[in-house]
Amino acid sequence: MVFDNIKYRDAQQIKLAVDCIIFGFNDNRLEVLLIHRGFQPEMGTWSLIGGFIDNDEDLDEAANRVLYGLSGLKNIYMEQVRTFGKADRDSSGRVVSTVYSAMILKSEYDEALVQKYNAQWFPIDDLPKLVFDHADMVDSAIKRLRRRVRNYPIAFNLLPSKFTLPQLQALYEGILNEPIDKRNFRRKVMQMNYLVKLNEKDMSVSRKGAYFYQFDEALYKKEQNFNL
Amino acid sequence: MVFDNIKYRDAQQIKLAVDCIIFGFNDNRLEVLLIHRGFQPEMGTWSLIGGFIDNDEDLDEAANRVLYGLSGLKNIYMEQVRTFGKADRDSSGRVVSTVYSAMILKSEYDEALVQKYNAQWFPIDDLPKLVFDHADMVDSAIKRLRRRVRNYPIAFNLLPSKFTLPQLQALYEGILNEPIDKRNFRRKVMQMNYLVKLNEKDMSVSRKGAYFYQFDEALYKKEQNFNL
DNA sequence: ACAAAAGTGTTAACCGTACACCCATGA
DNA sequence: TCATGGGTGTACGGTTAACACTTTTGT
Repeated sequence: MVFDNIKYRDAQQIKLAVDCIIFGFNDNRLEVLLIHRGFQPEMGTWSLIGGFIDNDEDLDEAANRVLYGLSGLKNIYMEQVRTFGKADRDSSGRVVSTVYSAMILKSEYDEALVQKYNAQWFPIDDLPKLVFDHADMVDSAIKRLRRRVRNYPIAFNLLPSKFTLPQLQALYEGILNEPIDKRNFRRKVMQMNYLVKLNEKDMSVSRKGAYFYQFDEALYKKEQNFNL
Repeated sequence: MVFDNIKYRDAQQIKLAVDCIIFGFNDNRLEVLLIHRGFQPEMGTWSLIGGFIDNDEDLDEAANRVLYGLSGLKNIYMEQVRTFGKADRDSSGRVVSTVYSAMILKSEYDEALVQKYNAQWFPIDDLPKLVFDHADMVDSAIKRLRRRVRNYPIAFNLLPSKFTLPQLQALYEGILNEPIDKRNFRRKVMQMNYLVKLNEKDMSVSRKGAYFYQFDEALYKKEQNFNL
């Protein structure tokens, strides 16, 4: 940052915002949390969870504050996706917005909260019309997610801490939107020693039952050999 | 973007800026273009090429305008890296900055312009102390570059349109900071039909001479099978 | 003739991918 | 006993990685 053009410091009329993209997984599909705007502009449409930044807070903090304020979600680890800065992207004025995204366990986000905040989950391939450039933002976040999910053990955030391999596979198929070979998938998972098999089965889906697994963060840190 | 917290729209005192990271290649090393600050704050230190955004311009446009204004470089294709938004990142006030980066052919950036703008090239592993969080920005851009250079034919921007394979290999070694096996490297390059061999040799380096190659954008678009 | 850089092939290990049947259980 | 989803192994092809000598030419 250079202050040559210092005149802009006072003249600048640009507002800075954050938008949060929260992914969930349900019914074998990847979903996004949207809120129904009960306020202007664009009242009555769907949008991401967004708001302006405070003067004295980090951009990351702003994302968390806004997320909490508009959805009740807290302690969610979000990562920056990218910043959208077209001059005409927001019809109500000049707003530049940095997009953050996170994955959460849908079942831990209370249905009552969803209602309270006029929020709703939508499968990513069945989104309603979104305000401004929010559809581009979602696209961007999905692309990033698809890239990252192959190289980092982040998708576990979308599952309960105990999960079965069929669940995990369905999750990957849902995120990547492509079928995966069961045996190849399982072989790769077996090589990850930080995915520990429990002596406990999920009997709720099949008669045979599927073993639960757990992701061990500490073990992962030693290996860091994730790829799916 | 949501306007629930509309009070911030008027209260917000945050300035939005862009910082540009221009990579060049010289003497087998990757370099970054920095400018010497002849103005406050932090006068006399080195910094990236940065400035504030205008009210009515796209963020991308701002990056190009600022780059031109402070370096004379134009028509450079820059890509967004990420946005830096710590509340205390800029000691002179609240500034959030989006980083852009590009690669250029150093020899086409006139030495006279470099001088005129108080600019200077620095090898990435021998940077001077940088103002604010600009060192983090450079780190971030280098990491991104190293990732992208393996999957997209972008490094050619750092070479003349005609280049030899030894040059190309040295470039990759410089960017990735690791030695590469000559035979394996060349085999991969040979598979890329859009790298066309010319009937012309560079006799300026060795007695034997090395054949020139050229990157054919149109051919690449058909194949898109880049990986090095 | 020699120095200096350009150019060339082969092999082994590894990884990705395709593919089909048996197992355990509750109803 | 049967229907349902869980669990298992192997073979092939492609990719990566390691490795050393010959060619060309100006001096």
